Amino acid sequence: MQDIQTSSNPSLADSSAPTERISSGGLQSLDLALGVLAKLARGAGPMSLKDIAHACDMPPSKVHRYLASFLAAGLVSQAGRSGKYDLGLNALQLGLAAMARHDFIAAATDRMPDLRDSTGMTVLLSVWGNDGSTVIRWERAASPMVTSMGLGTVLPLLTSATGRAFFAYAPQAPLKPTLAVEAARLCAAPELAPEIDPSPEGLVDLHKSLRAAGFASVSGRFIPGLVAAAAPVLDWQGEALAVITLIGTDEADIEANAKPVKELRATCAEISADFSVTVGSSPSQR
Amino acid sequence: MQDIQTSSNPSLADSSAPTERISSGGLQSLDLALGVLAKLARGAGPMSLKDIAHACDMPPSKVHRYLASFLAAGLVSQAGRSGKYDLGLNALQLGLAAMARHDFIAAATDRMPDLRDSTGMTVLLSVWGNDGSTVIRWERAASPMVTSMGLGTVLPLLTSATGRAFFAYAPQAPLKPTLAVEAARLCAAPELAPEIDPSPEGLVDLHKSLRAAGFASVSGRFIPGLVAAAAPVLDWQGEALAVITLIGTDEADIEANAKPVKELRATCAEISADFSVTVGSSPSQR
DNA sequence: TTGATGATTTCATATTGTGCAACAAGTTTT
DNA sequence: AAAACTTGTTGCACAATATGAAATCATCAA
Repeated sequence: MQDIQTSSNPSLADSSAPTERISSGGLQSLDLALGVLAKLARGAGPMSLKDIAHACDMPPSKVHRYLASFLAAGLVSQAGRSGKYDLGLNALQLGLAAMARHDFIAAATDRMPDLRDSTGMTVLLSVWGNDGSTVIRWERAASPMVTSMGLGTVLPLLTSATGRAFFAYAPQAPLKPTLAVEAARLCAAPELAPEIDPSPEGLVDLHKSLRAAGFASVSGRFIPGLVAAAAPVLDWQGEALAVITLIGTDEADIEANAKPVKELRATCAEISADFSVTVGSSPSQR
Repeated sequence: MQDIQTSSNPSLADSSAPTERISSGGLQSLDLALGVLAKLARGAGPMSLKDIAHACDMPPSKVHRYLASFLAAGLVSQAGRSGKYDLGLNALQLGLAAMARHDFIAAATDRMPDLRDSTGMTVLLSVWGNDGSTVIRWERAASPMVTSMGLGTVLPLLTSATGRAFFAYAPQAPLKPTLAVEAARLCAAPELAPEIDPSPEGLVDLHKSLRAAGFASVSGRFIPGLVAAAAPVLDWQGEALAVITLIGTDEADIEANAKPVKELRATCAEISADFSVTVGSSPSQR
């Protein structure tokens, strides 16, 4: 997948001010408009025209015209009384269509219920998005366990099992911004994760040890008593397309030789193998 | 949500030729570009520049510029060797963000595992999209049951339980195109669904009986031996925002007074009640 | 009733989008 | 190996739209 997010182009995630813009090779007004959509998507909820315009540093009349086109396309909706704008159901449709296009998601989704049943643990599927490690699907275990994790949840890179799996196996370039931010924070406040050496040397060591283990695990990170183990789904180049994570309560379950970890890694290996076979050919319709 | 899909505007679903266009009030080039994205989203898989241009009835150079902007925004990706274009991961992100914005989806998603556990049946959540009744989430029951249903699956309006629930409770205007097509097909081949009278009078009767029942059911529709019951999640105006469907194998489970149907309707009533309370106010972050 | 605020539209002007042709890159045919 | 073909990409002259300030419209509060 061609990725120019690292440039100053207005990717859907990057809503920096529209100055010193590198040409996308496309249309300038389309680039600006998609930046508006990105800003709306990044927002916490419905936004007024005025707020969107302010956030995008554009005159309201300009933003209004962009939103009118997005409204017509169904990517955006507008609340009748308040006039506020939000994402529309066609944005959801687009997301579903995109999800359907990535075979590894279907392959992983198919196997997650069995993994949950055989391990008795909650299973997450995450991809690396613009904001970082993003949960796109989960299968909740039957055991009574409270979690506020929802679709779209972004997990930290260095302090979550999921993030660490990406750190170990994902292409490094897209990780750099997030890595820099998190490493700086851990340098400033080492008590947040005393087991991590956020220095460049320490991160190299962490990378090596994660690779050697073939999976990542953390204990008591988000909610005391919860443990997590994560393994990558690799593409034909050995890079992480996605990460599957098991969440449970028994620390013994995330030991390297524990049954759940073995099944997790086997499942990821199966998916990785399936996907490698199809690389280069048109994905079959599922 | 403002919905002008029925006009000739290039909604994300409608990729009709760009002639006799009603102004969206936005930008013409943005409208055209979003039409290209819609065409790509509707496609079965990766498409070449030439094919997209032909499908959109545009010169390749024009389409190429639009795609360049979408590439920069991450909504589209391009395969290195074949040069084919497909939906990118940021389209998926956008969909997840949209999903997070609709509280009824979160409310339904929260309750689906419990409904699956208490009924022992597979649970689907569907919204009405441009192509029709679209599955956006499901919780598969533990019983060994094969289904090819995936995210994005579109169910028929008149011959599926889910579709019938939408038919009974959704605003009628968006249903009309699909209804017309299906009614015509059933008129031409009544053996497809002998229990349905597709005449206008018959459809009025069907509507009334579904409303009276408060839920829809079908038996042996897609896979012989499978039964389904569906009920709507209503908004404050009593219109269907979504439909929840139970799928199982025991015909007794979809009788009006069966426990699963009662729990299905109770769950939908709970969600409908929750959502009604929040109508008009800004949705709280979940 | 008046004033304030935000959304939407008008209009003169600035700026970009367009389509054909040329070019680049890769594949197929001879 | 060379020529021909196909597809993707870019240059450029011209056509057409996008733009932003201001005006207008709609709603709400005092």
